[in-house]
Amino acid sequence: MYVYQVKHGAVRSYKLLSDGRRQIGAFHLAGDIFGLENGDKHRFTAEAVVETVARLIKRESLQLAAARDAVVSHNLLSMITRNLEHAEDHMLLLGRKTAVERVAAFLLEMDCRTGADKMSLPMTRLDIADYLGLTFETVSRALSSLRKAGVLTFLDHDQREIMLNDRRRLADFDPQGPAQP
Amino acid sequence: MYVYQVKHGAVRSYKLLSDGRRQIGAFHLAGDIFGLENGDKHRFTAEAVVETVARLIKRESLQLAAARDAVVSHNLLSMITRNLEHAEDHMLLLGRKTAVERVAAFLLEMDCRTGADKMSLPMTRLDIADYLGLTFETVSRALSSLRKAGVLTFLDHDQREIMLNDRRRLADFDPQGPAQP
DNA sequence: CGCGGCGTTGACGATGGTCAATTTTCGTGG
DNA sequence: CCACGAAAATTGACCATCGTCAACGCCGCG
Repeated sequence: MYVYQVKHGAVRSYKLLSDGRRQIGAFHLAGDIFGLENGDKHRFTAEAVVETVARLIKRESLQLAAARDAVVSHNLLSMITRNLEHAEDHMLLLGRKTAVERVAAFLLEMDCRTGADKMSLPMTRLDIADYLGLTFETVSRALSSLRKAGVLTFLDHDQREIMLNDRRRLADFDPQGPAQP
Repeated sequence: MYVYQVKHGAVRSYKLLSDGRRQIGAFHLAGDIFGLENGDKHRFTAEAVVETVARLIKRESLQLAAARDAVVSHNLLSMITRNLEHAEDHMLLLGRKTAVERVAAFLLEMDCRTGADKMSLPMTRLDIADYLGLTFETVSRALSSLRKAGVLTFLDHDQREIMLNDRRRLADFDPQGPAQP
């Protein structure tokens, strides 16, 4: 019914299997718009990960605007396309990357989206695990091994604040796709 | 530059990692339109899996038509949305399902898309594996175990022609997502 | 014929999952 | 403010699923 824009905080959207296994499709951070992806039926469940403020937009009014204004309609299309791109990249990660590669890719993604070297990850290890198709123990171990390798540091007393020491070396852990042939 | 519609045959579109690991994002069968997903740069490589005939559409002319005709533009949006839905479901499969569950889900998807009980899979075991995030050996073993369980039968020595004996029982191997809470 | 591609199957091993113990953090209420 | 309990995170030991490596069969094609 609505489309949302995160003002601040973080939101996860996910799917469940009947026995409770969860796959988080995306995290939505400050500025992100979500809820867009739906046709009519909602296909994802969205929950706040931390205290979050979001702006509400009536889907209906958006569709009206899109119907009349080609620019709005174009922006809508390009936002959905971005979602699709993200999903495509994430399929590659889920289908073909190892645990450390996934965690490295995740850190690079978050780093890229938040801007600063010092990141504060709003989500728990379990959330990260369900995003990456791993268990939280494996995520924890991967982070520890990256810390031991010296590419990142946990900042005082809060293992959610992470400092990237060497982005280049971190990127070496994540084999990005080459130019497609 | 172009958008394609498969007349008959089958196409795979995939991404690669630098060391050659491959993730197939989708198979395009007769009737399917693909190449749509792109912004400007192509993000997937597409190859025919078997002898294939496809229709070409100039992207430019499609965009022109979409800009002037709201119906075309709407159809375009809903096709991309379908792609996105598929990618979302596939993330759940890749992140959270076991080998047999993946293969069962794949068979159900193909069955659903081709219509008949008797399916002929145009792609090799390796293609299936790269679609499901597995190895071809694991795919082969999963198929064998489903055959031993009696839910399917190989119809030819080629093992590409498959007969589904019991769709219900096959579906039991694939834990679909419940109504999202 | 023999060779190469595809598929199946077995033996073995590694990556990541499971289970459990421990520590730190944090929220709540005395 | 401190104490307590719950939640989050780390770490270790063990194990299962799936990947790796290898052998083999079956066809099609030169």
